[in-house]
Amino acid sequence: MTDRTTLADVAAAAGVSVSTASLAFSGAGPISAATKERVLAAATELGYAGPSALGRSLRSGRSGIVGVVIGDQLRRSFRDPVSVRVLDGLAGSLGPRGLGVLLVPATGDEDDENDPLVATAPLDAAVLLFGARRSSPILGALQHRGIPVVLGEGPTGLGLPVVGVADRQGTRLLAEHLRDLGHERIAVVTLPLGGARRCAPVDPTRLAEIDCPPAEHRLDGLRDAGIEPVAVVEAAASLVEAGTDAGRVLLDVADPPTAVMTQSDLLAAGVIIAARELGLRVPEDVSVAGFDGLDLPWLAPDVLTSVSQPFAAKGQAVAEMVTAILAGEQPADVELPVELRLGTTTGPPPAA
Amino acid sequence: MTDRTTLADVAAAAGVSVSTASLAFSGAGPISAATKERVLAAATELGYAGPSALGRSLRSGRSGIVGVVIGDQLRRSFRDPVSVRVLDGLAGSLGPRGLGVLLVPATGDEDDENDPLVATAPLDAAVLLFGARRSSPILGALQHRGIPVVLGEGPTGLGLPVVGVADRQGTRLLAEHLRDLGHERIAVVTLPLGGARRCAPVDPTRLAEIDCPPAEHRLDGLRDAGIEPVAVVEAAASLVEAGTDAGRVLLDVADPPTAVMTQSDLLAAGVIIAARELGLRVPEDVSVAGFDGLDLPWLAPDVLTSVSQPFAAKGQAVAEMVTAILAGEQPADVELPVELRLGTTTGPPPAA
DNA sequence: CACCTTTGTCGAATCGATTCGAGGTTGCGA
DNA sequence: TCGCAACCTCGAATCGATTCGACAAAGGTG
Repeated sequence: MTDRTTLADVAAAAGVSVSTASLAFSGAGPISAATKERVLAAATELGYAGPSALGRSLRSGRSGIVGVVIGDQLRRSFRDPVSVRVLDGLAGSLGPRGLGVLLVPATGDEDDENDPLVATAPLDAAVLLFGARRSSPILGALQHRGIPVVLGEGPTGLGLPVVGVADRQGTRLLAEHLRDLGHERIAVVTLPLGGARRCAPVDPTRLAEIDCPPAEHRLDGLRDAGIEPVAVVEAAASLVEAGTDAGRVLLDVADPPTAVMTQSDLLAAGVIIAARELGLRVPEDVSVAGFDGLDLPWLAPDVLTSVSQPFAAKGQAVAEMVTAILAGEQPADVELPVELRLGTTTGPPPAA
Repeated sequence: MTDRTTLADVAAAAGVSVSTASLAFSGAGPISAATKERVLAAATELGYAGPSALGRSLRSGRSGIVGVVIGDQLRRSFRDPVSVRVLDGLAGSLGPRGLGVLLVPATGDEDDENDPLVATAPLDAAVLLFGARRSSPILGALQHRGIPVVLGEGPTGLGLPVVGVADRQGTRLLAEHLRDLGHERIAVVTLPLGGARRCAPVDPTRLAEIDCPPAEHRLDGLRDAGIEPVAVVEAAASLVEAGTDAGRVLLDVADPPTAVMTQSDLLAAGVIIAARELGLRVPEDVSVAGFDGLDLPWLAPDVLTSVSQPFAAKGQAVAEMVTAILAGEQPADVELPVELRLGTTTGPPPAA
């Protein structure tokens, strides 16, 4: 392959100056129809596919690329349908605005700071989706480079715009639902609370260490409903397997709770599996509820009771924030509404 | 915020020329330790975060960005764990090589040709993951721009390097396994074969239209094992719901098959759900096998019999191809090995 | 008919960094 | 002491396109 043809080549072939040729493509500025035609014809002739993005970027200072860091580990987060669906909404909203989504894998190590992508990719802005800790090497590197950052779920107070959902209110509604059904012994499975990942009961010490806003808000919502959980277990990840592990811990005891609220649907599914393993019927022996509102067709014929959050809207809201920032505005935080969705996995507690 | 500081600013502050300052960062060329130190110090002082990618890109002609088009519709493919895991492997392999992955949403419409991303994003190369049809507007646009393309699953003979798996051999092994168990009435659920999506029995007309290499190869593998399926149904997508639909079509008949082979694990899970709905036990009444080797913890305690393909290796192979192409080489097609993995969902046919 | 406005083109500067050849210093050996 | 080599540093060109001001030609008006 020869060198790529450039605007200059086209201009020469059309017998016009480079600046005129540029006008023919960008359309910004006065140009006669005839000339434009001639330039375009020459371009076709030479197989020129339009101005190179590189040159344009350099001039405009914009690359049209938004970096997305999902969670603190890309591979883990990729397996989370919640991230994926929000990412989908984000890419879908950014695309039409001429912005592309660049995946930024993060290992979660300190080493991230020197990640070649984070350090050098031509980013107009960056989005940290989920798992943004209060201080993260990536965040630091990004800010050092002067790249504006938007948070999809994450701590407020960093001076960064955040898109979140009504975690607290949603959890409260769900908790009230269970209370109204008559449940008094309610257990909770939380998302990873930050720091080392493990499946373990949560004690006050651990509670004080929480660095995961959604988990924190959802626990607050529980308290809003006036419910004091009989047990709280932290899951190692938002995965079915982790839910099963947590479920075993909670249910394989002498006096199990009558209801389990989990902080994600995948965890809830895992708990249901653990319950079945232990010979407990859902919801007759134990009620299980999740959070997210994922479609879980494989749970059929059961339908999970959950708090559904608007995935696509979340991605869209983030996209709008990014757009606003690039336009020089300073967007305010957004909290998206959630909806309590009753399924077949919750019911009255066993008569005992 | 003031204008971003540039290399020139740093050079001025350090009292050296721009070229020398550049040397201090790139390290390519002789430079005294003292000078380098001074430049770096000045950079820190000014909060300069290293050379801008834009300038570098322009000069080198490389952006370090690889576009990835997943399937013919990003949102659909995102829901497919297979795509996601391959993408994960790809991003993971490309990252350390300093290459980033840019998501390119495709609607599948003709309109894709004018997608702003496809048309203007500064791509060094592009990867079409799954669902690359023999002729796609995106592929055309990409090639017109002179961007090298690599296929992750897709038709050979386009002159594009392809990474695939041993679909044919894997299916053959699985089919032989079922035959050895004594099955004679075997039905098949295929992936979408191309064109309009629908759940429908496959007749010879449709068979002739297949534009989906994996589906085709897997059907070939069946024939290699000397098996003529009693029924073939095309699924609307590689999703659990679609599998359930197909399962109902196949199993809710007077004389159902004793085994169902599906072309994906998600489809298999759907078929299992359909079987349960119909009161059929798996594998006592009907055996079900998939393809992919996904982890399906929610199928517990069942474990799906399947042909497992190496997701991460696939992504890695694609990454290597991209690297090779960028290095000016012309990589050969790759076919990755698969492994028959026996689970609990296949067994001898019912005594009848 | 002269002058002013409009319209269309062009030249040159610019974006931010890389790279190569030229030139200046220093140091060492003869 | 002179000359040459090694080693740094610097200036300038370059990558590909955009953009602004200048300028010329065409058209309109008094």
